Amino acid sequence: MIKEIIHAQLIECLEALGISHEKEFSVEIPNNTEHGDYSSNCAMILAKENKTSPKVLADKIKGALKKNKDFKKIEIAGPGFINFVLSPSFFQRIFWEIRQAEDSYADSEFGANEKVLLEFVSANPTGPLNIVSARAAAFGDTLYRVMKKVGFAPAREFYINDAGNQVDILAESLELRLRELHGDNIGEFPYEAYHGEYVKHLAQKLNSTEGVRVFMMTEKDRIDHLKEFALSELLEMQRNSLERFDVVFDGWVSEKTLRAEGVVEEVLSYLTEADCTFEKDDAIWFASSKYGDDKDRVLMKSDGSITYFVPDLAYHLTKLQRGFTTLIDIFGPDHHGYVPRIRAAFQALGYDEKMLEIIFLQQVNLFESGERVKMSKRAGKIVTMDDLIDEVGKDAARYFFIARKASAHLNFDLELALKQNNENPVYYCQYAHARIASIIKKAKKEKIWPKSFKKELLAKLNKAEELTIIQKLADLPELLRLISIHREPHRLTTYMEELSAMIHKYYARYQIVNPKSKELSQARLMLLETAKGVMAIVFELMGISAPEKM
RNA sequence: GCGCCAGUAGCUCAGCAGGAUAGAGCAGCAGCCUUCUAAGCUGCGGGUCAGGGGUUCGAAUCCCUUCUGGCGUGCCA
Repeated sequence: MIKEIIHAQLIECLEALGISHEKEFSVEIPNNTEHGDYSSNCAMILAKENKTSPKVLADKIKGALKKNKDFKKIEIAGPGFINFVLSPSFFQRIFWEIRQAEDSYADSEFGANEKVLLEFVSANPTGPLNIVSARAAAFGDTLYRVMKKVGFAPAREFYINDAGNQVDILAESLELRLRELHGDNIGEFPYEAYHGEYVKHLAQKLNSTEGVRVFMMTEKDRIDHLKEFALSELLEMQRNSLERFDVVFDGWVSEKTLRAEGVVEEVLSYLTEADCTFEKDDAIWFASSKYGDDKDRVLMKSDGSITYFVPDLAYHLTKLQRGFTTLIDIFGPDHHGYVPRIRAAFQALGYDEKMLEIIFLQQVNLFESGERVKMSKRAGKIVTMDDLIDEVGKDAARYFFIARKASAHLNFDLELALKQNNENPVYYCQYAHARIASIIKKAKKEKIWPKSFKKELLAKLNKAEELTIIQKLADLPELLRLISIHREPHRLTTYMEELSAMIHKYYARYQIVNPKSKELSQARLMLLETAKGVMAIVFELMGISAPEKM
């Protein structure tokens, strides 16, 4: 918000001086504090179009802005930067605005209520959620929360792949385990089947409620029954894990239901009408290579069954039909070969493929004692999302997953992560919040806490540390806008760590509650209370608790 | 082979929407609790931003190229 104010003042000044400003220039917070609180490159950017040198231009601007009381000092430095040191009163004014906004601080209409559909996790319902899904859950949900905060109309959806091959295999695996329970010799458990312990648990559960009745059904009925049982159990399990992670979906869309509604036939007919399908080797193909894919793709296999692609495409079309104008899919890294065919289909059917945006979360590599752990759902070797929550807790897990940008591979050393306690940055941030809470408690006990904070106290906030904190607080609205545009929730953690560091330093350096100087104490309490509120806002966006004590 | 992603401090990673002297946490070393929580603070050491070229006032950031690693390249999902 401060950047915009300075930017606007620069524009106003340029116009008053009759300086052309076609090219975009920026106002930034410099890395080096010696370069002021804010800095603009406008003189360097605009020098060429005004046929003058950056220094001359900067000098003019400086002269014109000199009278402005918001700027304590204006300097020209380096190749033509204009550096601003802001006056405390300016920071104080901004701070008061932040304070007045309370919980709604950083809310905006930036997203203009655009309907955005975020699809994530969408794991096969054939086992417990693993840590890759956990990463997707944390990422997607945090992005959702930020987008909502800045005025988009986002929704979260989970697509359930409850039809097709994998589910058949699941049902077969369950049947084998059930036979095993009854003492049948099933021989070696098939390689393709699901080896996880949870399948045994499912068998036990089914056995205890239904016993041999299952085997009295016809083969077809039995498989259907097992399928349904396993799916509903596993889906419930996944839903529970996500809930423990504070991730709630607005919609769960079932592939099976979509198929039953006839969308498969619909999509096939659309594609046929668009004249981009053909028959070959007894299969029906989509000529996706005409639209930029490497090769053509099968829609209907030679055995008459449908590939994964068709209902998934149908699902994407329903998103559009429901009025979403931006579709964000958050995928694992092993799906990037899949994207060109979806884009191709969008083109073939005449939809704007720009509406479809795919974010790839890179893989999570598990290490144990320095060695890579290869995870496989089939082989039953997985570290589940629940394991993770049990061991490190929801807060640390969520923090850990959003702390890295999507495109970065995530190396996760189990032993290190499980040991992580006070070494984890999440505690550093939460501790800063808890410390403020503790100070406030003390102030109330010492009867220093006022009924309401008077605006006159603002003038006492003039220490460098205090102004830096205000500056950081003022940064949040812009940060959230950037996060929402670039889909980069990881920047929340950087922000939190920086703000927390400022709080800890301030705490270490100054005594906040001091009965001997009540007004100064109150001014500082006012600052910290507001900072605490802003921290709570950010924690909420991250889905992490803001503890009052630790 | 082709495609996608990555390569920044001993480790895990920010910075990539060109800006000034490249940052944080952890690990290492040295200090700070008879004042509000030491899960904290202060200081020190640590870098050929994978290599090479280019673009310009300016490149970790943009372009080209080489190398290295991961993933993908099914009538699986």
